[in-house]
Parts: sequence; structure tokens; C-alpha cells
Amino acid sequence: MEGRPMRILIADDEPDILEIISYNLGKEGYEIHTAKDGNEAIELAKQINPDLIILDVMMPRKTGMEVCQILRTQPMFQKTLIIFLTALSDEASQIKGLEFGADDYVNKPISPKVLTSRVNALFRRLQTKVSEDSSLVLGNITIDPVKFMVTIDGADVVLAKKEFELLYLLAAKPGRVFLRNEILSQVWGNDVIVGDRTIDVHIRKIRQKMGVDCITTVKGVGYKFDV
Amino acid sequence: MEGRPMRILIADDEPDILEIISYNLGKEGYEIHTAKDGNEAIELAKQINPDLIILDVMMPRKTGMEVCQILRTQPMFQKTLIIFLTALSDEASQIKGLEFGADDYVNKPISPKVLTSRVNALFRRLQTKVSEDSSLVLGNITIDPVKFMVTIDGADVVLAKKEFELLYLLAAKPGRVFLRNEILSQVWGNDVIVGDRTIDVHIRKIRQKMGVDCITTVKGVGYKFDV
DNA sequence: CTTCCATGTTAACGCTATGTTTACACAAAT
DNA sequence: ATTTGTGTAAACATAGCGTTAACATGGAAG
Repeated sequence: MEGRPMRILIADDEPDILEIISYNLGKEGYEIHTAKDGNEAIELAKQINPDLIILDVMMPRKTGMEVCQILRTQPMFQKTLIIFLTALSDEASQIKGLEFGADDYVNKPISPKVLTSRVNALFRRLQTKVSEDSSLVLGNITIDPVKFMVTIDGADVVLAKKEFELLYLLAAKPGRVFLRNEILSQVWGNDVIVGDRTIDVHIRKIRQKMGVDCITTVKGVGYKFDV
Repeated sequence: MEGRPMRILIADDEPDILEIISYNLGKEGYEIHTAKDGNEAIELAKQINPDLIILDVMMPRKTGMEVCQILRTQPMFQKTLIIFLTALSDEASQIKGLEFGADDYVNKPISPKVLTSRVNALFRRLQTKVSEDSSLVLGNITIDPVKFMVTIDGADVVLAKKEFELLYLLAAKPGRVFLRNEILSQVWGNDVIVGDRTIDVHIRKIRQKMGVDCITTVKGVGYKFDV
């Protein structure tokens, strides 16, 4: 799945902050590098080519803003993610930071957990953009919502809209059991009322068209996608 | 060619907030739609297929979180940007929101300018390579947007303007399904209103003129170019 | 063993989304 | 002025999706 861990460069002049952030993001599996001023940040960035740079705004030897501005002019750092970190919580700074080309702007005092969540959110978005297709791959089965296509062992399977939506719902969380009510409200919507057998019939058609039996019935509860 | 404004759906139960945000984002050139509760947001989202959804967390008839959760399970909202808006500034909510699949989390009271900056930052990151008009080669089919010409097995096929634009749109991302709404806004523009059958008629003419059936209908969803 | 309930199975059918054809306004070309 | 072609609308035709209803099955409880 993940070829290499995402590389993060953190620049701040307060050692405590560096340590706290490093520790928390390291725990998430990221590869962490640190710099303690602006020039060092630029140097290191050129060396290691990080995926994300977290910049304190107030730093000696070039502020975060300056670092950002310098890096953004270089082709190599065009698509690098940048987060500003700052004690300045005033509106103007924040706007200025974002317009300088930052992807996020987090105020101090920092909650390590919040920062981690924001970092994760940025990377999540980047993933789906790079791979462009958010298709699910489960063993020999591929489900591509962009192409509206299901493939088993390279062979295409054509599903109708509702069938596809139902399959996608189950396959998005393999192994998890979905209650009939859950399925109804997610695929059909809340206000629609359909008969008891409707879900079953769709499940049947999916099973039939797919050939492989990848959907398991949990009697009295619901259905789940088998891994 | 690629000048379509980004489409934003804003959902909040306070009319004042809706208005302020709409005004400010509208000024930036975005196309704005609004909903005043959760269910309405889901309905509208399905209709207009927005690029970004701004969700108030506290709303009647489904909270923002619920809306997010429901939409994220559906294939067509995998890549849609989502921002949460909330008065709850506590850490836990924020983390929860981001882990729910949101791309940003903004606390009330909202500064319109800050929100605008954050919206801009998200879209900036999303900007795809503006494919300068280069000719597409797909198997034995060549589509040259400069010469306005389509060639199949060396034989020229003459298409009318709208037909060509439609074909080019689909062929630019082979396999990808384009919703009827998407096609309308990309080929016809957002403000133009045309009848229900217009797209079909054009598709038919393309199919007829091309001889080869390279466009597949995905009923209830849209059309796609076959590879 | 019987009963009961949840789900599987099948066929049939209405309805909606799309296909198809024709007509027409309008623009461009001749 | 005539011709030719494009884009849209309107009026059908139609396929197949989504649903229902009726019946089958199987397993758990008694």
C-alpha cells in the first residue's frame, strides 16, 4: 500500500515544540526531520525534499513566511505541502499566510492531536489526488467508482446503478456488517420506503453477476463484504 | 476552454451566515448554492455535484457530521472537498471532524476573509494541470482539438462544434463517467438551460458519425468514453 | 417433528431514463 | 436569395432498472 513513509520537515526555534511535534507525528509513522531556523529549513528542504513542511512563522534567520516564499519559487517545491505554525492568531496574519501559498495555518498553543489530524487530512487529500482514482482493490476484485466499473480477475462486470452503490457501500468497509436499516438509508435515502425483499433481490443480482460470492449474510442482522 | 467556476454548496441553518458566506465567496467568482438543513444539503449535493461542501455541524435534520458520513459512502462524493463550520471549538470535535473525512475545520465566529482564504487554499491545491490543447490518441482514434478534427483508422470524421466539445470532454479522461450535470456545465455552461434530450441527441450524432461505438451509457449516471 | 421467521429465488411489471426521429429556428456559406 | 448545416425542442419508442408479490428454503426454537 504505502511505498515509503511521508517525509515531514519541521522548523521551529523552540526545542520543546520541535520535540513534541516530532514525537507525535513520528508515532503516526511519518519520517521526521527538524530545523531550528529559517536558513536551516531551506537547506534541509533542498537536501531531503520533504512531502510536507511545518514552519513556525517567528524564527531567527528568515521567518516562516520568507522561507515559504523562497521555496515556492522553486519548481521542486511547487507541490510540497506547507503548514504555518504561529502564536499570531490575528486574522490578517492567517490570511497572509494562506495567500503566501500555505495549505494550512495552525495557531499556537498547539494541540499535538489536532495538528496530527490536520496533517493526516492533508495527506489523505493528496493521496486521492495523486492516484486520482479512489478505486477499491480487494483481492482479485476491483471497484472503481469513477469509472463505475467492477473487475474480477481482469474481467469486467456490469452492474446497475443501485447494485453498484450497494456493493460499494459494503466493500468500502470490508468485513463490517451493515444493518438493513443502514443500507436502506445510505443507498435509498431516508424518505424512500421500499418493500422488505428489495435489498435481497439486489444482493442476489450482485452475487449472480459477480459469480464469486463475496457478500455474506448475517442472519437477523444484515450483510457484509467478505475479504 | 477550462474556465468553469468551482461550485460550492453551503449548508447552515442560520440565514445570516448563509448570506455572508455566499456573498464573500460569490465575490471570488465561485458558483454558490445553499441549503438550510442536512437533508436539503444531501439532496442538493446529489443534484448539482459540487466541488466543495461547507457544512455547519449543528443543523436540524442531520448534523454536518452525518451529512459528511453519508456522502462519503457514495462513489460520486469521494473526491468532493468538505469543510466543517462550527461553534464547538473544543479539540475533540475538531479531531473527530477531520477524521470523518473533512478537509478543513473552521471555528465560528467566522471571519469571511479567513474562510475565503482557506477555500482558495483548498482549490489551489486541487488545481489540475491545465492540459493545453494537445491531441488525444486512443487506439485507432485521434482527436485533434487544434485542427478540430477526428480521425479513425486514418479516415477523417467531421464533427460539429458542440459534438466535438462533448467528445473531447469524454475522451480527455477515458473510462471516467461524466454525469449529465457535469457535461452540461462543461460543454454548455452553467447558466444555459437546455431540454432533457439535448445531450442524447448529440451523443447519437457522435455515435452515428463515428461509426464505432466508443461512448457507453451508464444509465442513471452519465456517459463515458470506452478505452 | 412442527412451527415460525428471516432470507433466497423467481418472474412479472410499471416506470423512468435514454434512444430515435422529425421538425424548425437560425446562422453561415454560396 | 438560396442553400447548407448546426443546435435545440418536441414527440414518440423502447429497453431494462427497480420494485413487488408470490413462493421456496433453511435454520432455530419449542
